[in-house]
Amino acid sequence: MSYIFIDVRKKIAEIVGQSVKEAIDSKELVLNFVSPDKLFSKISIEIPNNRGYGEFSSNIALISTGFFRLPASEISEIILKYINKNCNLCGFIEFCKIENGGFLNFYMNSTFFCKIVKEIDNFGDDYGNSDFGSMCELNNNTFIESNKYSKMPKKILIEYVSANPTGPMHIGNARLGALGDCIAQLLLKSGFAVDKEFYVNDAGNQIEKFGQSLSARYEQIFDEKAIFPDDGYKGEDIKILAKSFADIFNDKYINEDYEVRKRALIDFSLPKNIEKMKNDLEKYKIIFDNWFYESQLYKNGDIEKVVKLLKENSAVFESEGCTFFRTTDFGEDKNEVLIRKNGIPTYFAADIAYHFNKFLIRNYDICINVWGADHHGHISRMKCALKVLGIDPNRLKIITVQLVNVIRNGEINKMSKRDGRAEKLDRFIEEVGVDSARFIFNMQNFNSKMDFDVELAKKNDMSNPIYYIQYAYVRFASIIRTFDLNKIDFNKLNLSVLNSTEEKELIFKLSSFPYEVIESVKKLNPSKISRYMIDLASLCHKFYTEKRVENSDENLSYSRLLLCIQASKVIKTALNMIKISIPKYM
RNA sequence: GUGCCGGUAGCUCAGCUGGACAGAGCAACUGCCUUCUAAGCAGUAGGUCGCGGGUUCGAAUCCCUCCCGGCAUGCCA
Repeated sequence: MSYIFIDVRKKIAEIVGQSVKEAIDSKELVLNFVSPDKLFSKISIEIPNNRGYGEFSSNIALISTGFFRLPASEISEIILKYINKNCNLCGFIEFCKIENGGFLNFYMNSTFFCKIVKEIDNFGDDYGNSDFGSMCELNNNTFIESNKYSKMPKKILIEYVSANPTGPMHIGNARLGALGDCIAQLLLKSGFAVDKEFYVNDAGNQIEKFGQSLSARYEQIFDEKAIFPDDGYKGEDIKILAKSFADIFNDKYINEDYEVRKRALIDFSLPKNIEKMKNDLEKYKIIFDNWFYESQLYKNGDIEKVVKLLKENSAVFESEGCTFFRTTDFGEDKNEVLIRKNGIPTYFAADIAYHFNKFLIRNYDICINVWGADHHGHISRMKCALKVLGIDPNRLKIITVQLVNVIRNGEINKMSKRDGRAEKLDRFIEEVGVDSARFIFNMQNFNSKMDFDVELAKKNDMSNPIYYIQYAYVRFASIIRTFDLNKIDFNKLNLSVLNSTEEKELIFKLSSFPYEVIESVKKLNPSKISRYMIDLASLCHKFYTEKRVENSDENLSYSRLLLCIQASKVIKTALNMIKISIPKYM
């Protein structure tokens, strides 16, 4: 799979490298006690952020002043001579020139722009798809291109949301969901073998508390004086569940043994909560390939097995009636409890077993976990555990997402799970809409904490860019509607008439889509692709305003029409990728 | 105290593997609808890039001190 944009960028890097090499060989440039490889490794081709400086750019002259002991202007003059000689190695370069004291800027010819318009057509819905997933490796938290091309794409498990099933999902889950889902989509488009998973914490301590809370609320229905535990779940949802249980069983469980009553309430309530989560997420267009139940790890003995494995590696000791993991051996501040005094394994123990299952039972190459920032303290000890189990911790990539506050009428509602006052996901999605929510959450970098203003998200202007993008699509759709496409032979067009600034910039933006997808996936950051969409929409609107499609020149009309068709295809592909709806009218 | 994330225009944020005048949107002001959807386009105004050092030909970007905000630091998950 190859794309003109990506190939040209690579080719230009080769030309620059070749030209520098020739300049050195001819002694016109002399390296100052530096190995040539060090210089060549620094060659990278950028896209000038300011349009009007050509399509591609190299700053090699600026960064090599120290290597050659010459001013950038002189170095660039020398390199340019050789570039001019080598330019014909790429058929798309019109010329290269020096600008702003040493930048070597490459301007593309009309063949380039014509070919791009046709290229999009050839790929159709697959435009932007790549086999990056077979030719990369995870290094320092980002994917980098690798020389090792594997026949099989990397097998990735991405786990996200994994909301606690003891209560309704909240706004924080909405951000994690939007982000995780878009990352998964990016990975799929980039040729990884991706499975999306929700980890259901249906066992352990918090389910015990869930049961205690339910039991207390159930008892309170029949006896107002029944005591509610201090650390119980205080949300209304618990009362409602207890009430519906009582509606069916009445006081049948009041005189039952406490453990029996608790179990009955849990078995009644948990499936209801999980079903509700599935429904809400589905409305949010998130569908998981697998729901993994923590209780499985208890039932099949995986937790015991993993603790035993850690023990065999002398990473475990007993103290004060607990089983500890010796995390201090890895430079942590303190040792972590795996099994409590009461015999119940901690979340940490279960999570080690879960990751053991991901890597060694199900054989994923890479696992990505999307976690709220409040979990970040869990990362390093998790990686310690992987080391002991013989799993390279670099194979686990954890994305921590900063928390979200909701702003209503200028007032902040801080998200907080425990007190039951957190913004609920279902209400939130209903109010701002799926498209807006998904887009806004993916627009901002996940490292920044977010104040989500509900009023702004509902507005139909650029405070909410999704409308801006959809509107660009709708405007082009309305142009396309006015033509009878069956009567036009697009193959016969002379597309070189698409040579205005508006047209060339739009085409160039379209050409970079496959590149942008890969750049986003490398950093596992969809905000890049969201901003690309806004830029693309902006160029569409400019073109729309400045250039009339239907005009007296038939070749020009149809060429512009074809450009509209290709641009709307790319917008559609991009919106589909992040699962945002594509309206025909607005 | 220690660790992680952030501090860029009045507001919300891009830019952060060092490089071309620090960019968008919102809010303010000025133009543009008898022609394919004005949910749009063009323009004006607005900045000690938290403070102070350092490295460099060159720093919002890299390093250090400090200040401010959020999160974590549970036998919660």
